[in-house]
Amino acid sequence: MGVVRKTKHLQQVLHAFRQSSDALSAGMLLDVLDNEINKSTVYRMLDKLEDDGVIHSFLTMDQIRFYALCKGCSSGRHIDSHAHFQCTSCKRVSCVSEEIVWPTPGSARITSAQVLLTGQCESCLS
Amino acid sequence: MGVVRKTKHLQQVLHAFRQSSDALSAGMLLDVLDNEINKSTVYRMLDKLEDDGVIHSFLTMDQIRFYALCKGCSSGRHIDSHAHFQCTSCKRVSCVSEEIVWPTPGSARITSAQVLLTGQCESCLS
DNA sequence: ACATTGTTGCAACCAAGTCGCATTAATTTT
DNA sequence: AAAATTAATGCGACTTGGTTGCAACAATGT
Repeated sequence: MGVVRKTKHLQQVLHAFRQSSDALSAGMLLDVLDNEINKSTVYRMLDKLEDDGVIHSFLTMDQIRFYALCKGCSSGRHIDSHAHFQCTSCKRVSCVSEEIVWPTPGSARITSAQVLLTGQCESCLS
Repeated sequence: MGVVRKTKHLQQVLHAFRQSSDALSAGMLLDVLDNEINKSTVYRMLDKLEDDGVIHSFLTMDQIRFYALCKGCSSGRHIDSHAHFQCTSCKRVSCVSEEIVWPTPGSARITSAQVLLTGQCESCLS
């Protein structure tokens, strides 16, 4: 814990996220990086980036964790008030821009919320 | 495929769901059944029950699939218009009764939707 | 240059979930 | 009621996304 170093690998990962309009899984990231970075390293970087509030993560129905750049999250608070959508055909995952209002169950203290929509995207439908 | 037989095991599983006010994972189910039923069998039954629209499933942040009795789903259409909530302390998962309205991204055809809230439940807060 | 400390790669590991196949148990047919 | 049919079960091996311990390495501070 402590200083975050500006390593080449970190830059590569951040670049991959900025390049992609979709959310990425660890596996996809390993693919686009052509396995130049070790699996454990990728997972560790993703963990740290999420802790730092740079990216947020969520799970798709086939229980794979996807990551996307955050817009309004901060360290320790990951309420992303938008939904995620995965196409069952092309498997691509994107963020849905519209805001969502969700309920607060009883007197629980909500620290994270996520919405996942599944279906077929426009281009896979046609 | 074909006739669904009324086996003792199926009854046990359904009973477990009716007993529990929370959603259950395959692992929890194996525990409450004290491993009287084989792991594969439990998974296969859960699959079938979900196909038949008896239960629905969703994933928690620690990527474990949970199952709960359906209220308004039918075979092939699993849009459960309610959220699920998991307590980070006691790990219990429950259904939130309030209805949710979510957006439709572009012209995609949504076939399933799920909302997951994470935080601390009332009893773990005190 | 040297010490310090964060980062990486490797390989072994873990756990949820799946699969093939032989066996067993419901149901149907005779 | 016994035989035939077919669904359900158990078992073990396997897959896979993700984790961990540890030694080697690289970035930063003095």
